[in-house]
Amino acid sequence: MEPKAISRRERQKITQRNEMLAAAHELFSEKGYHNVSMHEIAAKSEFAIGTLYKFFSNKEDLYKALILELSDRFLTALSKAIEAPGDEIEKLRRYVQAKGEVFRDKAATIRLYFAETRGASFHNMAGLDQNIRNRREGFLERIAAIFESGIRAGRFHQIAEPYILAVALDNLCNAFLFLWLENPEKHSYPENPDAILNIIFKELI
Amino acid sequence: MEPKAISRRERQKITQRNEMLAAAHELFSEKGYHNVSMHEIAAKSEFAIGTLYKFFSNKEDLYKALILELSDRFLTALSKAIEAPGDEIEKLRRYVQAKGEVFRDKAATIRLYFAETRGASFHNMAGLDQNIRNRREGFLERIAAIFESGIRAGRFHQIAEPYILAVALDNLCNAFLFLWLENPEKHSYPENPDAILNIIFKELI
Amino acid sequence: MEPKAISRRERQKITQRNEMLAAAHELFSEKGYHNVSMHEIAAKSEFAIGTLYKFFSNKEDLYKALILELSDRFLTALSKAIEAPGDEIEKLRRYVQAKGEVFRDKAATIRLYFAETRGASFHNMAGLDQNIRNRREGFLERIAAIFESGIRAGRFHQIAEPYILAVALDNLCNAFLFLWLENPEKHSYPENPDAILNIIFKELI
Amino acid sequence: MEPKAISRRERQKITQRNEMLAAAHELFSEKGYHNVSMHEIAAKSEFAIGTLYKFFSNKEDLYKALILELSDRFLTALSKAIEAPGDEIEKLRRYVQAKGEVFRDKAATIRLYFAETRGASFHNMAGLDQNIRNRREGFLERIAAIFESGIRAGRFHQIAEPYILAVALDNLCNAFLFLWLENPEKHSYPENPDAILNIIFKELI
DNA sequence: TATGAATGAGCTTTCATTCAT
DNA sequence: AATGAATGAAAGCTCATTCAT
Repeated sequence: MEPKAISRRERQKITQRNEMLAAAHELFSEKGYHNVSMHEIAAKSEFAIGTLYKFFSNKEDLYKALILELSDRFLTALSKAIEAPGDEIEKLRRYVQAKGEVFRDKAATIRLYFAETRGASFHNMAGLDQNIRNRREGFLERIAAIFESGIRAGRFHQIAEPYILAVALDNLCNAFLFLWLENPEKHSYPENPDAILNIIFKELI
Repeated sequence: MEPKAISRRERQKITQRNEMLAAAHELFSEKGYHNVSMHEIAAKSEFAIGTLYKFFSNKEDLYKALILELSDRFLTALSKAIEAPGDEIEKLRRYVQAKGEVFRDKAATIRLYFAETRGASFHNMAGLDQNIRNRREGFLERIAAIFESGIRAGRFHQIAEPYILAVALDNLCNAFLFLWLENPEKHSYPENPDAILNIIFKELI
Repeated sequence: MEPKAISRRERQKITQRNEMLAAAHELFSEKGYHNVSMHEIAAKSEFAIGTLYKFFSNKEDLYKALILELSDRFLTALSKAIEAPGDEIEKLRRYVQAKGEVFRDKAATIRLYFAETRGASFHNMAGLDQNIRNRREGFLERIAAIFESGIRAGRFHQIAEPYILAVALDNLCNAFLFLWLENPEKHSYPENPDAILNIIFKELI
Repeated sequence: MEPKAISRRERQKITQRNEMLAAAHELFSEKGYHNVSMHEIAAKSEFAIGTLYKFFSNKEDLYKALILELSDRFLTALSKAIEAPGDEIEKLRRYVQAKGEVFRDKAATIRLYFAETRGASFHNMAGLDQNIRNRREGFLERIAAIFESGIRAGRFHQIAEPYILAVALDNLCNAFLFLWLENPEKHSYPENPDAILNIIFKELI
């Protein structure tokens, strides 16, 4: 009985925390860090302001927790895509596809997430910036490893350093995401991953 | 005599405005919109706070003016690069090169500028966003036109829509700028524009 | 059996109460009323916050209880000193000595206690002030009675009203305590009570 | 003309500052540091809260300024009393008298002032405590010098160290002030300074 | 009965903006 | 025309207290 009681409390805590993060997510996505007040988050999540501060020691802390959680969620999904078996091309193809799936229908989240990861955030929050950057770099190195393996296997020509190719591919995906974000009627993230891969893979000239 | 008197006044006004924008540029670049106060800008530009408000009706207005001016300056420089005579490849090569030159030694400005143009700014300033977006779109269409002309001339294979290619090239350049921004010791914007163009031009597989 | 059961409970209650008061004493002595939170007291005394409120209906109440207990303890010790047999001079001598002994090694407590009794506390707590004042007045009247008895017995000249003399002597003792408190290396509460008594007893001119 | 213009502004600034300090004085005297909010002070002094912060960088700063100003005012008045010509007894007599005059009708101020100077304040404000203590010590040394000069001149017997005598006399005065403060109907600060001096001067036994 | 999660009033402080001079 | 003193709404955060478990 006892462990269940504890577990119920812990489960409730996690639920509450998630409700707070969800409210924060919605508000930060819509208005950005500086245009959201702790009172708003409290109101939206239907907790008292003091309760918010029991879970997150300050506004910055709450924001960091949210961004890191988003980062975790996205990188985990993308990791799965490149970890599944297959040759290098299949892996890259799945990666491009996963990127589209992960963010589909999440316009607001893209804005929030990329503001921290690809934008030029001015939040200067101790740790967040470096942490996020390190995660991204680590992930890009895994993409680079796929290019490298493909080059070693003679499957790819070495038209650039593998890490550079990884950066290029990732940015290309982001570019398409932004294209869709800015004008959802006109542009969409390509259904067929090859549309993106071909820009790198196929010869232009 | 009279027109000269007016002209002197007007010239002085423009000088003053520029001093204000220069101070704002420096401060916003360093700390971001929300971490700079109007008083700081007034102090740095050595004007009274009231004078600041004579030139810009509020903080947002000042910020918008600054961003639009930066945008003007950069797009003008890039336009020159693609307007000079030469074939399509030469134009793109000059464009890639110009992008590097325009931002070289301007790390802080990149952060400020891309926060608005490529990042996911949350400033939600009426007009700014759309204005910047339209300018960028207009410019990208001119790059697209170069691709299209190259395709028509049989110089390029049509591996994708010209506008898509333009977006891809532009984002690739930005990706390299960010790479340098994040780690200036390790990465630099390529001296040779072909390093970037090849990613699109040369066949990978 | 029953009364014993009750008695055990009651004894436990008293022990718990004392533990709370001890924790409060330590914290209030160190940081003062306004810089100590009920949570701190709960944590230090290892009780839940709710349990604290079972014993003391609010922070003020807890503080009052503590101060009155300190007052009790000190006045009891001083009372013993003046109740022991002996002539008036012996009694005063023992009083001065007891005052030193009661507070020796209790710098923090002096600060806390005198903040309420001799300082100019601003806590404005209903009852506390008057209660403490009454106790002190009552005690001073007992000192005054010693002076009066000495005067009647012809042992003392009546250089002032007995109550005034009592106030003077008590304050002199306090002054020496503070001297020690402020600069323990330079000053100490006189080992020999006559050093204090002489200021009043011996003629200066 | 110019210096007058400046002087008017400066005069106004000083007036405003004084109004703020007066409001703060009244409120702090009545309720103590922690029971007065900056909004209250702003309201009472009829300034906007922001204006308050233009003059004092924070609440602590305002409080310190007030206490130091009171200290200045009181010590200046007392200094004058002991600086006027006369022998040692006359000086001490004037000092005792001045102490009564300085605080007459200022019950609330006594509370506030002595809370910081003679009480056991827990405010722990960087600098204030030590500053006040040093001032008091310096002043007591000047009183001590009077005693010493009297002893050297053979006018006083040396019944104790001069500094100890100074502390004793000062505390005696304070004791009478408090007596009056606590019970204005029953006690008053002695009209005749000798009533206080005699306690030290006249032999009791 | 003891617990501690939850509450929200109220605090200090900042800063965009106005307007009398 | 230029100034900068004055404003006050609104922010982040704390903590005494309550009450369902």
